[in-house]
Parts: sequence; structure tokens; C-alpha cells
Amino acid sequence: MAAKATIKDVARLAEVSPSTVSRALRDNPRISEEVRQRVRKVAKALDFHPNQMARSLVKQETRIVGVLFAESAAASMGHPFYPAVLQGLGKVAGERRYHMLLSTGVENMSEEAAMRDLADSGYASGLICLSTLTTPAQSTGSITLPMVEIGHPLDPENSYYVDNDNLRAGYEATKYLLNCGHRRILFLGYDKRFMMMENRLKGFKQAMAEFGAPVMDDWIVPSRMIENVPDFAHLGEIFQADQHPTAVVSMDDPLSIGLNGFLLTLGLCVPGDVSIISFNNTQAGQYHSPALTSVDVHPRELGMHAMSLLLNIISGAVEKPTHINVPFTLIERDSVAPIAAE
Amino acid sequence: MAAKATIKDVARLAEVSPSTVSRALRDNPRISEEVRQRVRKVAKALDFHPNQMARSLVKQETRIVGVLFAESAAASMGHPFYPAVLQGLGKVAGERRYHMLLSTGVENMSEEAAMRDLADSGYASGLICLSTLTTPAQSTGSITLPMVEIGHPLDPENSYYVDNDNLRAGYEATKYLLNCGHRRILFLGYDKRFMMMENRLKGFKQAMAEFGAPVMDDWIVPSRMIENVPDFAHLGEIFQADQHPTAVVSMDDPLSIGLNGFLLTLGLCVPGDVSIISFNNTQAGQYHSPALTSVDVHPRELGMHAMSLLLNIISGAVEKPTHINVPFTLIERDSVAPIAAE
DNA sequence: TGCAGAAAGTCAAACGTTTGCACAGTTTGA
DNA sequence: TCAAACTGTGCAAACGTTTGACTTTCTGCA
Repeated sequence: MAAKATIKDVARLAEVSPSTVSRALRDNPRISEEVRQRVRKVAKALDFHPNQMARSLVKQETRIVGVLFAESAAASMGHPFYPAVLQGLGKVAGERRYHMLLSTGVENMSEEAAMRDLADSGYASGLICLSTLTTPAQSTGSITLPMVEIGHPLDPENSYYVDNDNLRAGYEATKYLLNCGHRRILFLGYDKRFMMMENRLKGFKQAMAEFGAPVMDDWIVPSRMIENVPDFAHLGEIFQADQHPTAVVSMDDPLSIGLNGFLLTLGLCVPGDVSIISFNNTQAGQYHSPALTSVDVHPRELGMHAMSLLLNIISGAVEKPTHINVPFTLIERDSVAPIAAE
Repeated sequence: MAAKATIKDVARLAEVSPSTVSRALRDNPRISEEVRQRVRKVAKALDFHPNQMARSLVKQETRIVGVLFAESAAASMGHPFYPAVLQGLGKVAGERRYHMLLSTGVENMSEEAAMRDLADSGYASGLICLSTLTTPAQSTGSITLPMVEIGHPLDPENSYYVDNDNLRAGYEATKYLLNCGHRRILFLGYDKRFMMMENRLKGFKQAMAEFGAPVMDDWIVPSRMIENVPDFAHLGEIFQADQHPTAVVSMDDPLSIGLNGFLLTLGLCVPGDVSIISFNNTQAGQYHSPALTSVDVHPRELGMHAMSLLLNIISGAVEKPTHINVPFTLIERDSVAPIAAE
């Protein structure tokens, strides 16, 4: 009773050979119904569970997939986007009886190193990589595991990945403001480390051009994701000027909320004086007043699709580099208003 | 080059036996310096990494710990508390070269079932359990793995766990309001499924009693954690009454933010008409206006301590059921004001 | 009656390590 | 001078499964 029961224990008690036990438990048709029953009963009685390590060893596969976060998993978890992705990943992993192994980023470990670590550990049969950076692991080449990325990969032609159409998202968000009559629009939260930002900015410019609205470099203001601290001094100058922006496209809800607070100190109201359209549709944004109009990129779906794809690759159902595009949704709330007559 | 190098490949090229390779790579003192060097060089050249499955099989241990979330991991990740804990867990796991295996809650799988699943999988050498529920797995008995819980366990005497002193936290939060002159205080967000709520409520009552303030059952208003939807109809009645509460102890920032919005619709201001002291000190709460006065339970530290403890148990450094108490911090911001003269 | 083939099991090798023991060669100590 | 001890290495068993090949027994058919 003390030690865990092994297949041999079951075999002995059921008076068959270990191989028969193995087959019986896996419903191999070569085992008679009678023996199958007997084996099952004994297995249950002993609370026998096959040792996965032994199993994995001989089958040369595990039921584990590694999950790797771009920033050290640690840092990134602060933002609701990542937990939501994880939630999606977990849902389909669970359904297909897979486990997820987290890359527990040792502090200051590079993304690539973490990836190698996970791959080399031999525990995982595949990799999910949230490498949304523009300069991810260069030498991903020698990694032999099946891998799917969430976000835009460096080499789209040869990668499996799931993503939003961020160009389109940037375009639609901007167009929404333009349609409300805004022309002086600021782009907040540009972080050139993230590929998606490039694309959203591209969409922004495209929409602006289409409506003949001017794009000023000065009005593309950076802010690191996650930390979400824009350059308030700079923003102060911009918004205290006479011809200040009447609307902003903000890359993230927390950022928008911060901006809103800042504008308040300047005596500017949202959406009365400045409209904000935001991204990520977080809980905080919903509860905020005014409730934020925000683009939901559906992180949970991103996760679900990524995991499905990976598992299908592992099982051999998918062979060619595949790209899945998860649609976004623009959710209208109260932070955008038609431009006030001047 | 195609298949992964095994220890035998290394042995062949280094012209030694597999056992020597094994010993050389683990710095066994019985191997001469010369051979050690040679083996290392070959191993590096072949990019050899020992197969963890094989290793785990013979050593009867893995470098993986399972992490189990109370609610299906999925649902709970929505709240910033859990990612923060995960962050802490990951930090020390990474430092000690352990990996974390997530219980990817199959939908509707009970906490206990998920636990068994994780334990039975044989992948994990230990378990972290965020079982903050009041009625967790009853028959945790037959689980033989080392396990530490985060939150208050059912059987404190025989459990390893790390926790806040929630009674004290409830007490201090309430006292903070009482010291500001408040007496009509509402307790918002009671969720009897969580043990910590019981304790916080106990602390609340204790403080109230100490100041001779009345505690009314009606003013202990429940709300499920995570979903964070209180009964607004009920709250409406309470706050529209003549003698409405002048302050509330709220179990969660998102909940507080929701309450704030609701009070606004009633024409009540925070903290002018109603003060709020909150829990969890989330980003959303900081950015909110007014910025929330909130008690930080330091979820990251909870995670770090839990993982350290577990790893110490696994390594044999800790033997007796241990309890670690992580201090909380009351962070003063703008959502509490001294009571207005009536 | 003989024989093919199916049915139901058993055997043993294999997966890639680790590790107790054996062994050969070299020192050491008395 | 010889036993004892030490050094450096190889052998082979073990960890707990899975699986291809093999054996035995039985069934049906010519």
C-alpha cells in the first residue's frame, strides 16, 4: 500500500502478464472482454496510474506543452492580456488532456534562452510562444519542437502562428474617430519593441491619410507596454497647446485610464474635450468612468486557437505553416464623442 | 544530426562508457579531470541534453511542481491576484531550476479531481494549491505528494501553508475607517466560499465591537469573488436610505470601482459622501479616481514563500507542517475621508 | 484428417538515464 | 614484500512502460 502500484503489481494480482495489463487498460482489441474486466478491477483496487515518465520514455512523446512568455513570464503576467491568453490555452489543453509547463523565466533570462531551456528540458512535446516582440529569438532555427507563436512572427512564411489583424485594428479604431469628425488625433502607447504596434500604427496612418488628416511625429507618443508610463511632460505640452488633439488612439486600457486622469488635472474632460479609443477591453476599462470604448482583441480566443493548432501539429493533423487570424471587436462605450462644434 | 544525441552517442565519441559520461557531466569526483574535459567538449559539440524523462524515471523524482488553482485555473486568472501569485511562484521556481505544471482545469472539474489528476499524472514532484475555499478537497488524504497551500487550509495543524493574517487585515482596514470617525460601515463582497472572507469579516466585527459601532446583517453584502457582481438592487435600497453607510470595507478593488460607479448614479461621491477602503491594491485601483485606499496582501510574496517552502519540503530541508504568515500593507490613497460633520 | 488462420496471450527488447558493484592498476604503510 | 587502500573506469541492473514477434489454443473448411 505504501509505494505506488506498478503495472507489475496489477499483472500479478490479475494473473496476467504486464503487457496484457497495458493492452487491457488501453482497450486493445486483442484482449478478451473477460480479462479486460478483471484487469480493470484490479487496477482500480490498487489505484494504479501508469507512470507517465516511463510512458513518455518509450513512446517518445509527452502530454505536456511548454508555454513561453515574451517578457519573463513574471513581468508580463501583470497585464490582463496574458492571463486571458493563458486561460484560452488552458481550456483547450485541458480538453485534450494536455498539461502546460510554464517557462518560469529566470530573471534576466533572454527569451531565446528560456525557449531553449524549455525545449531542452525534454519535458515538452511542443511550444507555445508569446513572442510578440519585433526582435524575438534569432536562432529559433535549431529548435526542433513543434511551435506556434501568438503574435506576428519574424518569418511568417515558415511559422505557425495566430494573430489579430493589427493593421486593420489600428485602421478601424482610427476610422471610428475620424467618422466622429475628429481630425487632430494623437497616437498613444507606441512601443516599437512590439510588432503589433508597428502594424497598428500603419493602420492609423492609413486611415488618417484616407481622410486627409495630418500625422505628426510629435503626436505619436511612445510608452512601454506593461509599465504603461507615458511621458507626461511631453503630453502636457501637447494638450496645453491651443490646437491640442481632440481624440487619441490609445494602445491599452490602463494607459487610457492614466491619460484620463492626467487630462483631468489639465482641466480637460473625456469625452467632452478629448475622445479616447482604447485597446484590450479590460475590466478596469469597463468599470472606469467614462467607460472606455475599446478594441477587444479576444486574447482568450488567441490562446484557444494557438493551442488547438499546436496540438494538431503534434498529432500530425496539420503539416504546413499555418496562420490563423482572430477577429477583433470594437466595443462602443462612453469615451468617444462626436467632435464639438468649434 | 537529425535525431537528438543520447548519452551513448557522447560516450562513443569520447571513447568512454555511458556511465562515465553521466558521472563526468555531473562532476562526480571519481572522474579524472582529463576525461571530464573531453566528455564535456563532446557533449557540447553534439548539443547533448540528458533526457529528463529517463532521468526522472530512474531517480524517481522530477523537477516539476504542479500548480493548482482553486477555481478552474481558467476562470480565476481573470483576477490580478492570481497572476501575481503565479509570478511569485515562477520567480523562485526558476531560480531553483524547477518548472511549473499548470492544472489546466478541464471545465467543471472539481478542485479535488484536478488535484488527483495532477498528482496521478506522475509528472510533478510536489503541489502548490491555491485552495482558498472553505470546503476544499475533502479527501486530500490519499495524495502522497508534498503539498503547500496558499490560503487557510481546512486542517491547519497538519498542513503546510502560507497565508495572510486575514482576520487582522479585516480588523485594521475597519479600524482605519473607525479612526476617521465612521460608524455606519458596510461590509461589501462577502463570499462565504472563501475562508479568508470569514476571517476578514471576523476582524471587521471585532473592530466594530471595539468602537461600539453596530453591525447589521443587512449591511454585510455578499458578492462572488472574481465575477464581482454585487446585488445592486439591494445596495440601492441601502444607500438611498436616510441613514446610509458613510463608509464601506470592500473585499476587492474591481468591486470597489464598480461600487463607486454605482454610487455616482445615486448622486453620491467618493470619498465626500461615502469612503471606501478596499483590498488587493490593483493597478486599476491606483489609476482610478479617486485612487483607492487599499490593503495590499502581497500576492507575489505569497507565491514566493509558498514555492520556497514546497521546494524545501521536497529537498527534505523542512519536515514538520509549517505555516508562513505574509504581512499585508494598508496603502492610503484618496478614497477615504474623515467623516463630514453632520 | 490436415491445415490455414484467427484469437488471446506471453516474451523480451527497447526507451535513456543512474548507480552499486566489480575490476584493474597504482600507491601506501608496516 | 605483500596486503590494504585508493583511483579511475566499465558492466549491468534498474526505473515502469509499450510493442513487435512469437506461442498456444481453437475454429472452420476442404
